[in-house]
Amino acid sequence: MTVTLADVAARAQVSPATVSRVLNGNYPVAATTRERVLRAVDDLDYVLNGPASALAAATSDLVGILVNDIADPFFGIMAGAAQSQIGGAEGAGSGAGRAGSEKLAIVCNTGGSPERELTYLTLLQRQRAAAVILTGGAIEDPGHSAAVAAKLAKLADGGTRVVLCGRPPLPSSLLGGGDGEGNGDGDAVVAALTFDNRGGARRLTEHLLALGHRRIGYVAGPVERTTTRHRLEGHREAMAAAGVLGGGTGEDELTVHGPYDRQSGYDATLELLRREPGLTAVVAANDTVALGACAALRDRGLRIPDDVSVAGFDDLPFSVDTVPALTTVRLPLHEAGARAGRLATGREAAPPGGVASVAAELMVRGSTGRAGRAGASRG
Amino acid sequence: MTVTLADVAARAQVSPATVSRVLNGNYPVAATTRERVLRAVDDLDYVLNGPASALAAATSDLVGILVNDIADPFFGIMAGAAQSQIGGAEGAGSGAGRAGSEKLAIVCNTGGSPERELTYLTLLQRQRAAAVILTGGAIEDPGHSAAVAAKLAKLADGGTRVVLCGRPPLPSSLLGGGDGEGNGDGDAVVAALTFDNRGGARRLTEHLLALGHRRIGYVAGPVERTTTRHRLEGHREAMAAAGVLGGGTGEDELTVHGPYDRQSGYDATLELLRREPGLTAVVAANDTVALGACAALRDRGLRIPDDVSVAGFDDLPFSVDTVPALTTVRLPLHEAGARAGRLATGREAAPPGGVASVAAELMVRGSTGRAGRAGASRG
DNA sequence: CTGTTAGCGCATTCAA
DNA sequence: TTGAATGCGCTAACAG
Repeated sequence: MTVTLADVAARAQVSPATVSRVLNGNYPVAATTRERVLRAVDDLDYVLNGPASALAAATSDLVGILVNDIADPFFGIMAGAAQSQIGGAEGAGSGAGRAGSEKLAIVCNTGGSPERELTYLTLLQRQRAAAVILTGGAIEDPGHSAAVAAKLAKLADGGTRVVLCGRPPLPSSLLGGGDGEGNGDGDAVVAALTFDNRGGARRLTEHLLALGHRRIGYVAGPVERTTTRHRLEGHREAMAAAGVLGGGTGEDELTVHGPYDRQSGYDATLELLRREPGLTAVVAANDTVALGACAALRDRGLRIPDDVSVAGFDDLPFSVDTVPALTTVRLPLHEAGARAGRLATGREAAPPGGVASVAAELMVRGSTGRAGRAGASRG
Repeated sequence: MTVTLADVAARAQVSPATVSRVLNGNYPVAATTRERVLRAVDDLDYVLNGPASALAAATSDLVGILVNDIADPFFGIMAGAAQSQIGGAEGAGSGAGRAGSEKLAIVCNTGGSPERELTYLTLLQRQRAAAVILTGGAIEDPGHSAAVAAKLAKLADGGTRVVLCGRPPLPSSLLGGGDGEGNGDGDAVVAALTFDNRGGARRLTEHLLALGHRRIGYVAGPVERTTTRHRLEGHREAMAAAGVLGGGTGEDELTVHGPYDRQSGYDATLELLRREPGLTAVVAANDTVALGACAALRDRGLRIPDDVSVAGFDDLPFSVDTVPALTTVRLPLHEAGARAGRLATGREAAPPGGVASVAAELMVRGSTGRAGRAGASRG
């Protein structure tokens, strides 16, 4: 029922080997022969059997992109950009249309679950993926980190390229090379694009401090995420440098943790207000959380930024459209994702040392203003 | 270097076939034997070779989810929900952890390009995918529709389940069965979950009409999309029923088309204002576009809803947080996506006739109000 | 319940 | 430049 390479060969009056060669374009084939084969392929409506091909060649054309939350544009933007660099070879190439050695960029949603992350990695390994891109913050549980690192080492050792995008690099012990012969490529197999979360967060809080804010609440992400920790650290660095520590204790009671969603921002802000009614600013772990924070403040009858300033992180597309527009830290998600895609396909050389830092830019907009503008009216 | 099933068999003192059986769990295996095999698998750190397995079994465990724009939460939500029903069998099942016959849900971003849509379908066919889910509106170009339909028919004929989510069903000629022996399953291989875009849009515009609006601008999506057409038709049905036609001509000059993004909403709204300064309401093709519309209105110094009412479609998570909150039409994206996932895995039976309609619910919020509340102040 | 025997469809040696 | 053979790693009949 299903057309195979042999069928094509028969119809084109050539050997299966020749058909394989024209399809892959790796070996010289006479022009007339190629024509004949291509016509047969079209006539028969032949579609290459991926598994068979992958089995014989010991490698597939799959590139996996792991994301923590596919419904979050933060990941969607990076994944889309990466994918555009991977799947989008069409146009200029040699053979037009259906044949080609297209790479299949696929995005896998871990939902932030460590187990699913590992499961996907295994599944990708099982598929003999050509490359794997891990996006966004990593989970900091030691056991999990080790498991992921081991898995990635094994993947890399098996020849699949590993790219980290918006995630800290792996322990250097992995970069040196596996315990076996490893890959022969000159390229580093593991490359990392890190975001300057700490620096961005620091500059954001410095901005608030410069506006005279002192009672600043912080709505952080889930505790075990690197992104969460780095942003929080940047915030605290700025606070400490300004001599504004959270409270008497080392732990800042003006910090509340929660998931990276609007509900968390809403709830956390109410909680912060309860702890410190004199709050003049709220810094959110990301823009989505900031949205929830704004909603909570409005529901409490507080004006932004007159009563309370609000700031986010990421500069997602909607952030410029909030009312007032959100002060935030811009991460070049599209550019980073695209670069990760190129790294994954080997189209771009890995940065020196395998790690490149991506800058974060402070975007000052209407949601932050001077502290105390209307503060007197509140308790 | 790489561990194979045979290695595991050797270490466990059993035949390769037995190892295969415990890994797939399809045949009875003695408990002690299974233990031994599992231990060997762990000891050797064995990972199944997906391609080889797919080749031998003539089917893979890949489920493809096609989306038009992965950076758009509309698709992200559906894809995430679908994926959660497909990849998430962990927990209760038989064998724990790494082995299992997990399905790999993968999302493919077409970027709205017909070519990429076809390419991905071919690639999925090439991978012998277990199922394919197409989400969101289809492109209406006749040639493309035929090509997609043909491709899907071939996929279905090859045993891969096809599910449409938020997209109109295929021509019934495809549902009857292919031109060959086709599949022997009792299930329909092609199922469709359609959104009531037309009805939702009609009710939304009726709501505006009831508020006294007559000069209503419409910011539509790309012309060639089914979603665009259906929503626009619903809008016009309501307008026509109220005796409020766009203008003298049949074509409504108060309609502007553009992509499904904020920029389009912004530009189109300015254009509508130019065409009809007396506009009292703007209906956007979706919430993201509505965001841009709001920005344009504000930039023009118009208040929402006092001067101009604004409405969107989809009810994305951020819509409740805009200021004022956005009146829109809620689509149960999560539920629909989850159902599509179940349909794709065969965990849920196809609806009668292969098609089920998903209801759209009008959500009236603060962005719409009575017409003319402040209209006198404008020219 | 388990071992044996054959391929699945293709990429790649090696010759010619 | 092309054809003939071989095996990739696994599953699926069959027997036993």
